[in-house]
Amino acid sequence: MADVAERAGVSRALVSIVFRNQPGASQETRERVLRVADEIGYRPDSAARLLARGRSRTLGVMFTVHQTFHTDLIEGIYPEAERLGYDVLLSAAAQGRSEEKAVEALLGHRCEALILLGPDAEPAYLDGLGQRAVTVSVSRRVPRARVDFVHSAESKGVRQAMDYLVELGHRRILHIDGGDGPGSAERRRSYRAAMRRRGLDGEIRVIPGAHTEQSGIETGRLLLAERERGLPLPTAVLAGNDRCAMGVMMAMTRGGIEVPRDVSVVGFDDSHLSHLMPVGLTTVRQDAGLMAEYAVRFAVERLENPELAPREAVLDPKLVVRGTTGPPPEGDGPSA
Amino acid sequence: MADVAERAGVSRALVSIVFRNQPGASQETRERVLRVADEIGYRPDSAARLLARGRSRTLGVMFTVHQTFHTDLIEGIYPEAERLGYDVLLSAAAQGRSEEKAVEALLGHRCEALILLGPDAEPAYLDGLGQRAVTVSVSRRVPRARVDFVHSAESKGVRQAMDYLVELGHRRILHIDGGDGPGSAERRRSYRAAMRRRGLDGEIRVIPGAHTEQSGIETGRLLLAERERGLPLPTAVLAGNDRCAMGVMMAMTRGGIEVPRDVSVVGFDDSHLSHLMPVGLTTVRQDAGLMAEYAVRFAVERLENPELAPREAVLDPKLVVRGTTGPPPEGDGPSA
DNA sequence: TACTCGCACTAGAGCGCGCTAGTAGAGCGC
DNA sequence: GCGCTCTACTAGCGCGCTCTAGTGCGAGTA
Repeated sequence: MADVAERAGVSRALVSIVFRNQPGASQETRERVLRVADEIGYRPDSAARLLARGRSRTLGVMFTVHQTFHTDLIEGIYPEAERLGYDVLLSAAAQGRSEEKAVEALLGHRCEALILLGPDAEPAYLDGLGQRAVTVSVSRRVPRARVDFVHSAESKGVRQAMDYLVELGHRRILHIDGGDGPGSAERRRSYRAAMRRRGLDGEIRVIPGAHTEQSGIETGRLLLAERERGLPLPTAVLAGNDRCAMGVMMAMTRGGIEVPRDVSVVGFDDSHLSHLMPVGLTTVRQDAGLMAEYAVRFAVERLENPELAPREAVLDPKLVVRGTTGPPPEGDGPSA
Repeated sequence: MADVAERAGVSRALVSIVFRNQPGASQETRERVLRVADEIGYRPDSAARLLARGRSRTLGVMFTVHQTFHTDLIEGIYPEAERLGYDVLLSAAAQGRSEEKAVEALLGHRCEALILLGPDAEPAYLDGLGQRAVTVSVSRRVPRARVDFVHSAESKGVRQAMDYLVELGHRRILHIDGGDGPGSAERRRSYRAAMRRRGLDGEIRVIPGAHTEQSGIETGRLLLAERERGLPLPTAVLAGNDRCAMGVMMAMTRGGIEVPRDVSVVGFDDSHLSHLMPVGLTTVRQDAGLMAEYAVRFAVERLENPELAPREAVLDPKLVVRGTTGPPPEGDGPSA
C-alpha cells in the first residue's frame, strides 16, 4: 500500500480512500491510484482491513458435508450476502470434525454472524453462541435462545404428505424419523397427529433413524427381515428426509421390493438429489433459496441493529409428487 | 489479550507464548493464563495473528457446490491440514458465483496456498495463480503451469471399465464425455483407444456432455428419441462421471429402458452417491481420501520449501462393479 | 480585503497480535 | 566473591490497514 502511495505520489490514506470507494478523492487521482495498484499487483489485505476496521462484514456459514440440502442453501446464501455487501466464510462439519470445531474456526476468523445450517448442537451451546455473535439457525428451532430461526412449517408438509398417502388408500404408513436431527421432533409429532386424525392410531409406527442414507438402509433391512418372518410390509414409508428415503429405497429394491408397486416412499427437503433418481422422489419441498435469503437477511439486519430481537421465519413447504408413490398393493387397499 | 495478561498478572507476551504453545512459560503460569482466558471468553483473533505473523498458515479450498465428489474430498482435506497445523478456508463456486470470484475471496483472506477442486478455469489463469500462491489442482491437469497436480490415472480406470464391458459381451458402447471438465479429455481418449484395441472402431460414439445430471438426462432423451426412429440403443453407456450416469439412468428408466437389463451404465468417481442408488452404480473409484491427502501435502511442502518444483501425483483408480452393469440383451451379444 | 466553506488531501494513532532483544534471578563451578 | 548459563518473563516495535482530526487552497460571500 505504501508502494502504491509513493508511486502515485499520494499518501497512504488516500489510497485507502480510493480502495474503499469513499468520497474524498478526485476522479483523476482515483484512476491514477488504481492504475498504479494494478501495475504492481497490489490488493488490499482483508486481514489487516478487518483488524483496522474492527468490523469484518463477514458471515460465517457452518454446514455439514454430504448434506445435499445444505449445498442447496449455500448456493442461495452467496448472492444475497453479496447484495448486502457481506463476505461469506464456509466451514464444514464432517466425519472427525465436529460442529463446534467448525464454528470455532468461523469465530476465530472474526465472523460477525453465524449462519448454522441444521446444527445438531445442544440448545445451551447455541444460546451461548447467540450471546457471542449474531446467530441464525436454519432448520433447527432453538427455543429461548438468542438465535434467529429459519425453518419450514414441518407440520404442514407432513400433513400434506399424509393426506396424499391416505387418500391413495394407504393405512400402514411407517415413519422413519430423523432422530434429534433438525425438524425431526416436529415431523414425528405431525405424523402421529395425522395418523390419529385419520383413525389410524393402531397403525402408528415410528422407527428411530437419522438424516442419513445409512439410517434408511438399516430400516430397509429391518423390513426385509420382518417380511422373512411373515410380517406384513408397510404400504408406505414417510422418511425423515430425502437421503433417508434414498437409503430405504435402495435396501428394499435390492431385497426385491419394488417402489412404488409394493411400497410407496416419501422424502423431505426436495434436495437436488430427489429429481435425480431414475424414478423421481416424491418429497416435501423446502424452498432452499428463500430460506437462504431469510437467513442472510436476519443476520445482517440484527448486525446493523443490535437491539433487534431474534426473529423466526416459517416457510410453507409443499408436497411434490413424483414417481415413488402410488396406490397400495392389491389387498392392502382401503377395502381390505 | 491485554485483559487476560492483566488478570493473570503477566505480560501480553507471555499470554502470546502460552497460546502458541511455545516454550518460555512455566506450567503453573500456563494453566493460570488459560483459566483466565476461559473465564473472560478470550480467543485469539486470527486476523491479527495472521497480520503479525506474516504467515496465515491457511489453505484455501475452492470447490463447486453440488459436485458430490468435492464434498468427499473436503472431508479428507480437513484432518490432513489439521495434522500439519494448517487452517482451512472454503470457498464455493456456484450458479452466479464464478470460480474466479471464489478464488479471489480466498486470496483476499491471505490464504497461502490454493487447493482447487476440479477447476474449470483456463490454463493461463491457473498459471497466473500459480505465480501468486502455491496452487494445487485436483483432477484437472494444467500442463506447463506452476501448479501441483493430483489426479487419477484416468486411462487406467477407463481401460478397466471397457475391458469389463467388452468381456461381458458389449460392443455398442457409448461414451458421454465431460466436455472440458476435469479429466474428460483423457477419459475420452482412453475410451477411443480401448474401442480400437478391441476392434470396435466402427462402434465408437462420443456424445458431448458435462459432469452434471442434466447432461446425462439430455443424452438419455436423445437415445429414447433414436429408439423411436427405429435406431438401436447402445448396450452400454460409459458416463463422464457419476452424476452424468445418474442422469442418463433416470431419463432412460422413465422411458421404459431398464438398467442393466437393456443397457448397462458405468460411472466415474465413486462419489458417495453411487452407493445410494436403489441399484448401486458400477463406477470407477477414485480414492478421495488419498487425493485430499496428497493435495494438502503438496501444498504444505511447497509452502515450507518454496524451491520445490511443482509435482504430480497420479493415483490408480479401480473399477467397482455394482448393480448397473450386466451382459447385453439377447441378440446383442457377441454372437450377433 | 477578510472571512467562511467545501474539497482534496495528509499525519499519525491504533486495531490485536508475534517476535526480537532484552532483563531479573536462580543455580552452578571455581 | 565472580562470572557463567539457564529459565521465566517483559518491553516495545511492526504487520497493513482504517479512521479521526486535521492542513492547505481556491471559490464564493459580505
